[in-house]
Amino acid sequence: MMKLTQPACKFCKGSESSLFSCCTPEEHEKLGLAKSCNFYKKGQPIFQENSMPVGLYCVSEGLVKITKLGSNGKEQILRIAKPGDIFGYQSLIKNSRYKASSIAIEDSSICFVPKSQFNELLTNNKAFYDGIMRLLCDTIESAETKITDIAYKPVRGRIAEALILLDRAFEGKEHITLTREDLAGLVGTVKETAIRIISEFKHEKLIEINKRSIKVINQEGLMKISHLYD
Amino acid sequence: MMKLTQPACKFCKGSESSLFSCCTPEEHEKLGLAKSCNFYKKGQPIFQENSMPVGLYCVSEGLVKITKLGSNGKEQILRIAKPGDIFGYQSLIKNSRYKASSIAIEDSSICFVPKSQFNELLTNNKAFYDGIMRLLCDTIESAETKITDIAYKPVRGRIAEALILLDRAFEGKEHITLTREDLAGLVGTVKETAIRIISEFKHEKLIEINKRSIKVINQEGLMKISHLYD
DNA sequence: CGTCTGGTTGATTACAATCAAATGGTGTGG
DNA sequence: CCACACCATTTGATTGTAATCAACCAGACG
Repeated sequence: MMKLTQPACKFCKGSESSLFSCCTPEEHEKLGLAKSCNFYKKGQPIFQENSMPVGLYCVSEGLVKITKLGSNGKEQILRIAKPGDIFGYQSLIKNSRYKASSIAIEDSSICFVPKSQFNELLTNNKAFYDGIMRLLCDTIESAETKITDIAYKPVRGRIAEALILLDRAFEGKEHITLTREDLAGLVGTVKETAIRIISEFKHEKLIEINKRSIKVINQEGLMKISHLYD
Repeated sequence: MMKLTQPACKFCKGSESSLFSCCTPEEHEKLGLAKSCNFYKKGQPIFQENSMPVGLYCVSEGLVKITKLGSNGKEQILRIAKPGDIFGYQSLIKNSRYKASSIAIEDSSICFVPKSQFNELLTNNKAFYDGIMRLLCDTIESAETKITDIAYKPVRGRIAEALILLDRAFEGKEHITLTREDLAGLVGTVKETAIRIISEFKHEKLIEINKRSIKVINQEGLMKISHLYD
């Protein structure tokens, strides 16, 4: 981990998609002084299951996976944080140990906001607090959707769905560059099965693959597969 | 649905396990005027996926399942609300349509707190707001655990785990009285599989069954099965 | 007393995990 | 710059778990 001298937090300020967009100029200034922006190499952990949180993280550049170790040692990816997304807030709010780990899956720069700052915003800025509330509810919603999906949707449908979501999340990047293993971890299956299905999709002309990156070329088709049982 | 003249909300007041325990006497009085306590027969829905929330529910007596329809038409039980538990808060906070349904699985009396009251408490009572925050985080935590479980833990382990959790939740009741189908829906499997595994557990003397109700007699053993892959 | 719901058991099928082996790409150090 | 090692990917064969299909039973209730 390396501290950046020149934090490039384009999302922390202006961007309306950011949680911090509701901050006043003064709050931003305070934040700027309190926070630090750090660099993580691909594969490097940001925090680990079972340690105590000391602050909040926000992706400035790169990509981070939030994972939980399954009972058989395999890792389940709960979600992927992209630039502008914050993570590590649940345990911070609960003031309890992390129940998941976070690992950079690309070279990333990640901002760190100390707990005290976070709490200050939470108590003093109604809009910020509303945003966090909403974020928590959104997280619950997508987690519950994921439960239902994993329980009852076949792997093929789950992978189709994941590709659609990733495609949207990666907009502008035009390629999905997750490892097959990470893709498998995201939908709750194993590498080999994921690969087989991806290869099917390629033959069915739903996606294109060059090198390792995947490009969705028929969203409709994937959606049909994903919703097959609706 | 029948309005009760004599609401029996032992949990709404005193009980420290209740979210409402932090309310001042005045707030309780206001709440008492605003809320209503209704009776639902076993099998009766309280709210349905896709409708708009108008308030918050709190189980006074009975048992409620919160369910989501899977893509194949099977129902996934997200959680079970027991006396003192509130439910239906996420969509209320987000001000969006319900993403899940709730159905009484026993004859139940359920309190209803109108949205305006809920919001008033949320803004005026710091302890209440803290409680809701914590509740949201707890919900996320257990949802994420459930994701990992369903993804990687065999059905046998999941049923063992569910029985332990239910046994704890039902403390004082000493019997678990879910239908086999609900138990299956809770762990994400089908009735037949659930029945087979329950019957195995019976033969292994981990549980006892009379009529339909299940009694855990060897928690240790179930835990071992549940954590088999830790 | 028949119907209905919930429970049980058996046989079969199917999906996905595991095991095994080989290939292709990447990066490093000589 | 090449050789080697390592990692991600791919494909095939096999196994195992759990879903599905089917039939039957037991108790509840009008």
